[in-house]
Amino acid sequence: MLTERREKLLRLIVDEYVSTAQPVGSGNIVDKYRMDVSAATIRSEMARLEEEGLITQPHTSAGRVPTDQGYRYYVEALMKEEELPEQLQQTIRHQFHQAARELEEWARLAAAILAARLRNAAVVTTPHTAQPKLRWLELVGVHEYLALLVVVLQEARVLQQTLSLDRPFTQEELTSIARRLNDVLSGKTAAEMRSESLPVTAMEAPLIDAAASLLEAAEESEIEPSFLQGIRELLRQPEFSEGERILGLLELLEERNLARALPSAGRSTGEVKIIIGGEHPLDAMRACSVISARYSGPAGLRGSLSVVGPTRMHYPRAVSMVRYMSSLMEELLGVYFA
Amino acid sequence: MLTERREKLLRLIVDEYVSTAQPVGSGNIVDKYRMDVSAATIRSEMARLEEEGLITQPHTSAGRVPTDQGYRYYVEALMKEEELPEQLQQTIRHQFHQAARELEEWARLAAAILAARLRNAAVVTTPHTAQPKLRWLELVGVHEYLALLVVVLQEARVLQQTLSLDRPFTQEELTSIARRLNDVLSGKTAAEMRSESLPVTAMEAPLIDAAASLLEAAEESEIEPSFLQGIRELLRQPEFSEGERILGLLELLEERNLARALPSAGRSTGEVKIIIGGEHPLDAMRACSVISARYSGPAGLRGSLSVVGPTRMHYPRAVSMVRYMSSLMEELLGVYFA
DNA sequence: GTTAGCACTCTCAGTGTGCGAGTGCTAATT
DNA sequence: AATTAGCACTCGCACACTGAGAGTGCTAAC
Repeated sequence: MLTERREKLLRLIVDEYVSTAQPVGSGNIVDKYRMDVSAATIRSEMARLEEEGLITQPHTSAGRVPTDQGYRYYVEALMKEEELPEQLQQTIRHQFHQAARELEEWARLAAAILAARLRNAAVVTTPHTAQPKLRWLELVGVHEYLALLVVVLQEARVLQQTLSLDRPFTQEELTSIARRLNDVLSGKTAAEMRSESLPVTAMEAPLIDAAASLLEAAEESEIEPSFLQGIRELLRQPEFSEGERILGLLELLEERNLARALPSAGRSTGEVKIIIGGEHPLDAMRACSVISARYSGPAGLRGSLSVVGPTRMHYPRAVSMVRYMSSLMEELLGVYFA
Repeated sequence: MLTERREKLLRLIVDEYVSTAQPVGSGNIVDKYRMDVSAATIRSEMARLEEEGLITQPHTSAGRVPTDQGYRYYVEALMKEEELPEQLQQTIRHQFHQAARELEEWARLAAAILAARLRNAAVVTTPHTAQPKLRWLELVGVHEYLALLVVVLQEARVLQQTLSLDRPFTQEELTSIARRLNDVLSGKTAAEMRSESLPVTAMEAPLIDAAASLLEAAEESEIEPSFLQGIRELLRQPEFSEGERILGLLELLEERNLARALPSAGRSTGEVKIIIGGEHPLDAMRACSVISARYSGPAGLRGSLSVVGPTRMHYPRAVSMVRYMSSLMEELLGVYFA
């Protein structure tokens, strides 16, 4: 437990470093924040904070920089979460109402807004359920020996798969097959499709298998489909300007590795999870912090929002932004299905 | 028109610079390529090439570097296009056969292969027609007042849109409405849907409008949907390692600006279009070259492949790779619809 | 037309240096 | 006991300098 003054000092150091990206010295603090003590006192207090492992010097004659532990203390105990200005809330709401009324579009927009407002990278997953259920399927012939299996999930998501036909079918035939399958499969999960011994013909078996596979693919993709925005913002940060250091990071974010890069967000809605620098299991993320939250909707629908930035991040703003966006997504989901 | 020796020299300079990223000097050439003339002769020849505007010196006492014009001459007159090794062709084919049999997946894979093999960024658009026609539509209720309009195009593409209902409908009602609309709209383009005075009820009019809008959106997106891969490779190139210079480029590639960044590829299949550095209308692309080609399939289906890299690019390899991939995509499209 | 020789230019890496920011310590003060 | 002024000290950084090396253009001889 720190004394009140040391806490205040730590807060000032974090705030100052976050906004300037320069190590902060004792004189700096006194000048800028009109402390009623001298620089020497600040120095001795800083020495104590350094003993505690909360701040450190990049080199002997430089100012102090928060350590991961320092940020952690700040986030846990010192940070005053900002309320998003009414004005900004309105602007964001407006952007959503102007966008197409599609779940995917909303996720994309949310990622874009987070990235632009926080000047960091952001990832938002589209809402999905852990156990997707089939709402409707359709077979559409697009060519003599080629048909599309179109599957609509109860969560208003559409999946598709190409099927080869072993002989030409008329659309009427396909439609009637689809109708029969609908009667049997509607409302079922992949597991139910596979386990139940349904009365099927040789024709129908592979179709049911294909539909089940599609649903299973939708189950597995904890992270995908998701929208990543703002790599550019990340490159603009001074800590990544060299380019060298960001390569490993890009590898994580550009590829299919998002799931590893962004460990699952907090359990319940409203809870914002913060991972700071070295707390992250992956080395490539050691210079980064991740702020993430879940959002959920009717019928077990869930998604997540994450912001990825340098550890030197404006935490209050990021946390309140992520919190607001997650509540907004929940609200929108509620309205969508109302 | 250059003398034979000067052409050979230009080719050596381009080849050498492309592989080393270092300005190439006269001595360098003599040492490495066992010329039967001395360095002094090379120097005087270089002076002539510089007069012609084909090469230049970054600074007085450095070797020579090709100018955009130099690359252009190289590409037009000197480059021997490589045949892709049989081995590599097999490997790539194998990758496609292992992938899911979906047009989108193929485009994504093509972009990934181009990016990885050429160590540059690559963009591949999914195949699409200029005048998409409706193959099938379906209305699926996902909630009391919420339905999905699912539209399947003749090109095996699936579009969707969320619709609000003004009163609850049963799935049977929706299906029968969809069946009637199918009878009327199947095989039609957006323009035909709008122009023809069809016998419609008040219920059907907005649905037809929605379907037409979806098709129009599919028409407009000359570039989208497309897959961009390999930003990371681009960052690894020494000319972009600073990070500063790549910001403008990222802006073009990450955002919805792809259409501006990649002017339309050559008209006919097999033709590979090359844009070198300053030839590109956009300033941000001045340090880059773009190699692109179209591919086409049955029923007016078309797509394009592009590779974006620094002007210091291995043109023979890039061109032959792009050419091969475009022919492969054509072949796959042909098989897909067979 | 080619080449050897040569003076010249310019970059780059390495080195030295002064400056300034910031520190920790100590002794005096409150 | 906490605070503070004073001070010596450390260290990074920007700057200038320098020598080496790479590469050039020119000239005169072949």
